[in-house]
Amino acid sequence: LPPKPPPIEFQPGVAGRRPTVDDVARLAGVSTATISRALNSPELVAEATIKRVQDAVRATGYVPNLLAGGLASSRSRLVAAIVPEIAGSIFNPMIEAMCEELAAAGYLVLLGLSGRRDEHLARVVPQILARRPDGIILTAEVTDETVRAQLRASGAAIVQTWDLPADPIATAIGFSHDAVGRGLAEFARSRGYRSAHVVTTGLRRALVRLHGFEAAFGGKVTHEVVGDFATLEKGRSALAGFLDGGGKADLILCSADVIAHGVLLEAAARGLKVPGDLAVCGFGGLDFTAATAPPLTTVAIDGRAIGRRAVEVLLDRAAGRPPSQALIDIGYQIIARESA
Amino acid sequence: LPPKPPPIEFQPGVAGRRPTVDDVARLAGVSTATISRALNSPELVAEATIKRVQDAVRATGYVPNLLAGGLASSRSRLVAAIVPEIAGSIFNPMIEAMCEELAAAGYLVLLGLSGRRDEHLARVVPQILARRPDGIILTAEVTDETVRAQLRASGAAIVQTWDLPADPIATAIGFSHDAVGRGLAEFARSRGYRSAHVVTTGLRRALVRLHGFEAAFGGKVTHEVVGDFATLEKGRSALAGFLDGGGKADLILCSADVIAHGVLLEAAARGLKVPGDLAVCGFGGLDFTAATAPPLTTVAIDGRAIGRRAVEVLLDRAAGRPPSQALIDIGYQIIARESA
DNA sequence: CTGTTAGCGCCTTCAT
DNA sequence: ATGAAGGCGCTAACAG
Repeated sequence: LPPKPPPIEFQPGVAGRRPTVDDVARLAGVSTATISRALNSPELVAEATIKRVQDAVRATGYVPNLLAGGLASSRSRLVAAIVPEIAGSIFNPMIEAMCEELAAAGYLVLLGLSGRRDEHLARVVPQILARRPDGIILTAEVTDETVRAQLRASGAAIVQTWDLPADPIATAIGFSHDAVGRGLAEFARSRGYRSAHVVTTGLRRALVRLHGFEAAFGGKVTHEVVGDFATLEKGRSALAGFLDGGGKADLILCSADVIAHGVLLEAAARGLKVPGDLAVCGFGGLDFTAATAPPLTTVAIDGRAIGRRAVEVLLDRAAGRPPSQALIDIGYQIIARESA
Repeated sequence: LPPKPPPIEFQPGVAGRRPTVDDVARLAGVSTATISRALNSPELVAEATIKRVQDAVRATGYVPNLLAGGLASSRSRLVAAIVPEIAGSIFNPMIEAMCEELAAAGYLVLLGLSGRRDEHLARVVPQILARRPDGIILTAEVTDETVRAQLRASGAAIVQTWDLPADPIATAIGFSHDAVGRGLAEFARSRGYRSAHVVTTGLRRALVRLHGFEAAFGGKVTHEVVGDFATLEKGRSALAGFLDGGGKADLILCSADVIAHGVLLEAAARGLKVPGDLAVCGFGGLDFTAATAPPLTTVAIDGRAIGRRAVEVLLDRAAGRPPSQALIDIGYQIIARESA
């Protein structure tokens, strides 16, 4: 009969060195392979053994080294999120949802900032790939052929988001910016607006929405590009400049909610009634739009849903299941409030 | 005489396998150690050799595996940022600055979300430590002794931010929330305000500011806690409730800029003049505060500076230099605008 | 300045 | 259900 193994006693890390599987294995009286299995595929290990291992893990204060684990298994349990920016970004709810879902699956998020114009993308991608992420979530459109090749060659599961590109690298989860523009045109016409002034950033997707709107609106459309960065201030000064320049329009259509809010504030400062004198519409569906004066009509995008779906796709690929579709349209929702 | 090495020709990755140092070494006609040195400490390698290595790297499409590199060198070149949330968070400029500074030094950011009340901290920290980050930037206050011990035992360089804790784990970069409260009290008195109503989230630091204000103000102070999450809507309804309940105050002091903005909107909706009938003050110094009607008085915190200083400290520690001080006070700035 | 060698800590066949 | 052993790709002495 094998002797009953002795009970496990507390035994802090030896001489400052961090405990390794060997330490845990010795203490639990099993081999290192069993430690690995108990931690990563418990279904292969006897219940009693698992318990011994857990005790030994606690006793040693063992924290697995996933650099080593990832090297050995070719699975880093890392997922990279590449976004243009993080300060005041519309993508943040997506990232937050990603982090939460991934954490539950034992994954961690690597954050890569590509810059508002994706000017750092070519620099960031190799840095990311060097960590061998199992998945990459992109919000950028990748035009550089070198970067596309690196991405494809990486073997990582890739998901593009916030758009439905014509030439996706892999699965894309997003919506058609052209459709949003057309939807807004339809909405504007149904409300009887005949002329519109569009205040937009110069970023590609915003311009695609503008073109969609122009194509479908029918009425008179003017527009102004206010740089790459949406702020309240830009909304205020855009409306001020427009009106002071003799501009006239039924509807001010903005490429971002904060711009629209600025327009609202400038209109109020000038004693203009919204929507009586001027209708205003934003984009993004940020929380604050419900609380402006008047409440802002906007286009809501469910960023958290994009994040959740993206993680689903990545986890599917990690589990060997093939992704369901190449293009997932999560749509958009025009939230009609008082301002338009 | 050694024969002149042959020129390097393009040679894509062998049979789908990702190229490794061995592939590059073979192609460049040097040993793997030289590849490693050329890439990580070029000052130790002859110029001509470096060029050969670079050519071979390009030819093979080699991307270093930093899981392996980190394992071998005990330097992951990863820095973890642990923040409560990322959506609409005041910490984002800090993270952005961190990412930028760190990217320049070859580091990447691991993102850990601890939850608004740090309820996920104990779960997130081990996940982070498993990746053996060289540094950790914390915004949470770490009360759990187990987590503190894990953090200390990790050997990672640790920086706490957005506060100057009484019992720092390591270097702290931030400001005194109590001092902000007192500074605001001083400011309010200097403007002649005799009574104040404070609208605040229930998060610890906001409450510390409230206490500092109460302690130094002298006049009458009432307050209302509006939950953990600052929104425009909460500002609006807080002022509405306060006034409808017969509340009277010279100054409405808000723990976040968006709350203050909501107060501004509600005041405008009720035809109250700001600051004539009611003064309003925010906290955070977000960009939009300059563009509200009227422009919002607020307390600006330089989050990007915190990020930059934090990275300095981490890189110092990585280079073996000892950090300069344990507590770095970056201060705060009251931006007096029209609203108060 | 460069090569040789021995791991870093873990996972994963292959046995048993 | 568990153990033994080789190797994942790279770096860091130590030589030369």
